[in-house]
Amino acid sequence: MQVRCNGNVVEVESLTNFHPQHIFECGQAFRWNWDGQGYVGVVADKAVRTVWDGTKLFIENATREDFHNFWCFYFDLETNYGKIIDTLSEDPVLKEAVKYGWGIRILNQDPWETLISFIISANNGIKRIKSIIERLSNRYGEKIFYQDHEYYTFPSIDALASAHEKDLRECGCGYRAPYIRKTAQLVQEGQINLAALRDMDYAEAKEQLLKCPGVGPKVADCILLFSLGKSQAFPVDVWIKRIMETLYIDDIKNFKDIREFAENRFGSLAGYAQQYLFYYAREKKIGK
DNA sequence: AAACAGGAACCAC
DNA sequence: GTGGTTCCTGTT
Repeated sequence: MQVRCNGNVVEVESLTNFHPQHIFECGQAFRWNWDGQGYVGVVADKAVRTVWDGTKLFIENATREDFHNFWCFYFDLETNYGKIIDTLSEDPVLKEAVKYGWGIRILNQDPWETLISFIISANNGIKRIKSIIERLSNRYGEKIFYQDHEYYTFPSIDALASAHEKDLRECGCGYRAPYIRKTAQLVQEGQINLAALRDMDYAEAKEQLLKCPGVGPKVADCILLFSLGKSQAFPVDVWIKRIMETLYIDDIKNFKDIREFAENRFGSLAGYAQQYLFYYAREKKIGK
């Protein structure tokens, strides 16, 4: 991997296992949108565009310092996906799934944004999750500009802690509105310390997250996987349940059985396995 | 226009 | 600790 910088565009060469569509459209992140040339996203306090030309990654509106301090970690570029794929491919089912989800990367997103985003994700589809987050950001975030276009940052902890339930409902949050407000208050009061979760082990961090209203086993696993580097997390949603039923286990009693199965079978690579399986299930429309 | 899709809370047992 | 029911809203 080689990095260059021209003006405000960072150019990353010799990247392998990197496919933007699979990274941005697999349900782990909700603020990236295709604009005809690349994916535009609001991350932290900036709007950026990423363009992939098949061999090189361009990150527009970023500096070399930004890359080393932030983007390299965000895109999980230090992780050797070739090795992960080789290991997972020893499992014949995954060997097939890996082909479809080629180029997936598990992002290291902001835990606060990820926490709220996945509370919203409960009982919702990707399209609706995105539009709710968009409305919340427009209402509670800060206005920023990039190339004469206005964007809004993800709302701060304080902004959502003091939001009124009625206003949150107007953004489309539905019955999750009080969960969002109460979770924001827990974080604000320090009853849950998001900054400390990365250094905890998986079980301990999960226990903390489960204290938040609106966070159950699946949502907690998503937060652990997509923002806290817990690669053993295996979020089980209906898609995963369907594909696991189809490919691995005949008689499943509940979601907990699937998590335990995955833990035993995939271990610390469970989260990566889940991503390949999720993508594969959606592409193949398994169970529909 | 009624049915459906999608996780967590909540309440029985 | 497990099983069934309810919560919202956009889509079909």
